[in-house]
Amino acid sequence: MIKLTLKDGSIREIENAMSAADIVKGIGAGLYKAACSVKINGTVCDLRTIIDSDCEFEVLTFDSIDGKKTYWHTASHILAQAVKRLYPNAKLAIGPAIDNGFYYDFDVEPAFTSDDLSKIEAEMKKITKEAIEISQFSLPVDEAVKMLEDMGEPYKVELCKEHADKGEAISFYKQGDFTDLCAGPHLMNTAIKAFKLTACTGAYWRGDAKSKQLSRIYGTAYPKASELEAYLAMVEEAKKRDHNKLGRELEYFTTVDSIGQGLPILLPKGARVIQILQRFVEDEEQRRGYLLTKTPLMAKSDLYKISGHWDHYKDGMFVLGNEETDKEVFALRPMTCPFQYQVFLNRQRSYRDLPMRLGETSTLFRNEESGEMHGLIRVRQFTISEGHLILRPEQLEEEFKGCLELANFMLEKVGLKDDVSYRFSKWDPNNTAKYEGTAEQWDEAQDLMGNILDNLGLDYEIGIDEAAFYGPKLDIQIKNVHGKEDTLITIQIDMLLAEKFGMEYIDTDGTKRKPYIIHRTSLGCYERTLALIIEKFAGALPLWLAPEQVRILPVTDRALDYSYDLLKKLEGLGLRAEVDGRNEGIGYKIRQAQLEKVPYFFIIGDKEVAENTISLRSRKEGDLGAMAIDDVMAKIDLENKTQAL
RNA sequence: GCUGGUGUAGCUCAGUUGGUAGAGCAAUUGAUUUGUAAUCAAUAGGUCGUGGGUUCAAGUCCCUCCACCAGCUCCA
Repeated sequence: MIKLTLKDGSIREIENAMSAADIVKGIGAGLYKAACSVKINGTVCDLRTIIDSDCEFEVLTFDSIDGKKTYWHTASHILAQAVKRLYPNAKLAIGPAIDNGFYYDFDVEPAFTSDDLSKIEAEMKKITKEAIEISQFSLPVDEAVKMLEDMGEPYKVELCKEHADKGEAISFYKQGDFTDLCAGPHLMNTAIKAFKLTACTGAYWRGDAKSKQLSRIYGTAYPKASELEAYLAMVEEAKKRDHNKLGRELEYFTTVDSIGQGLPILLPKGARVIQILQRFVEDEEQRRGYLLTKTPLMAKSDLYKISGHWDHYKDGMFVLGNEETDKEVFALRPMTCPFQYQVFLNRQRSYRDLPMRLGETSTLFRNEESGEMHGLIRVRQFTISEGHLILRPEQLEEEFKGCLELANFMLEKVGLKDDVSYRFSKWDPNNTAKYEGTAEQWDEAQDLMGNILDNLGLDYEIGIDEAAFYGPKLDIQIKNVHGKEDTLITIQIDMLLAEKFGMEYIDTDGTKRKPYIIHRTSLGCYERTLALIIEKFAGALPLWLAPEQVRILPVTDRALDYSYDLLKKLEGLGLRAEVDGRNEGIGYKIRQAQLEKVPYFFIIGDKEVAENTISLRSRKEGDLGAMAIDDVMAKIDLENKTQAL
């Protein structure tokens, strides 16, 4: 008797070893139809898996993440099969399931264009209609390599050889005329119901820019056509929130060809929001014991040679002058660290000076590659809420927690807290050329950070080879409307630069000691944060952040004076307001204010003037009716102050 | 930087097989003084991203560069 513990805790018993597929069939025909794969003792497996001992047994349908991935993985094989049928010379690289579908990379000349996609889709359609049975088999490494060589798949041979060390048999999946090196799991056949190829782009083999660039096709698939349509509609809907579109339409920023890539112009509305955020950050940091600094935007190459930027970051810097011919060469700063350290170095420091928390609203310049720029999210000049904490070693943990607490406080305030994830970014011991310092120093810093994160019980992912060149990072990640992830906030531990700059303090016993340093930002860089706030709220920023908080709309000229009196009252409360005194119909003015996403409008006609009231309208709730002036002012003032506190 | 795509009025877009540019909204002017998402009319606005080439003739075909979009790499 074999005992299966199902997800609901119930036990199911089977006489003999049998396939997961047969077990699922036994549970129910409907469930079998919906099943994509199974989870056995926590591991996602194929429905083909033979169950021969007691285990925890969970059926994965498309409703689960792992079920979706199985479905999409099979869809990627169907894509590859269609491509091999239409373009026999195309070489296969890899084709995994991803968060929202799947892709497959091919080495093919010329690269696929969008025109090819419809042809490939048509071929895929045939394959799904055929509902070809999928089977799995394994071969010893040498036989597998031989077969892949005979198939003319050099990328697969390379992948296969890597598995040789593990001494395991190599797994393949076969569907009709198509066989692929693959660990699975897969569906039982190719009957994918609804799918669409969404894009074709370039992607480097093994993610290495020095390797050959392959042609990648992205797609997605669903068991029902209606689900696919809903997904595609959702993607279209998300694009409407795109800050790069909305931010330009709502006049937060613009770009100008003659100024250059990655150098956006912040228009009055965008500049205002950033000013609000900056003041908020600077005030909050002051409350938390930060000292404000203002350091130069450029320095001689000498400084960067000490810090290591010259060796590790020069390609990313704007260098002014020529090292060969000029006596002095300057560079715009890509980071604040070596500048702000000079504040500490200004005089001899005692343990009494620590922790020294330095904050700066810091403008940085990074010469990003031309294809990397994106709206306000990735630019060449940006202003960051920068800061460095110089610490006695025993202060590290508490101060690190303080930095994280501050970052989370900021995210909560601007409404992005629920959208972030945490990543512990470590160095790669196999890629030491990229980093400063010794393995011992890295292990020490990473152990310290790892312990702090674990003590906090923080739920984080680990990113190998994602560290800064001088130390490990806790990155707070966020996704934009396209699902692309960027770092919003980072907190880093650095023990290397302190040494390079000879930073020391006199300890209680009179000896010199090396401080620990935390690099951190409280709200990231303002351009990027603004972009994500715009996307989060689809341009309808919360009252305290709205560049224009109230618009006063006189119905006729007779209400103009009264309107300007109200404007003064609002300004007296520190609120940002405007009067739309144009000779236009009230409907037109309301429509415009609504489209510009102003939080509140006052509609002021003869009635309000006569009765000393305000007809209040909110962008969210519409007409709120006439109210006493003081009540309206108090309501808006309270909402503004509550949000900004 | 690489792969694919895009570039026509301030914005959103038309523009047939190459035959010297068009609409709506916005803008300006005039009229209208209007009650909760678009008042009416008139006017003006474009070396069709840039530079070159092919052609009797280029928005349309070819090349260069620039910018924008998605992805890769990179990154706050």
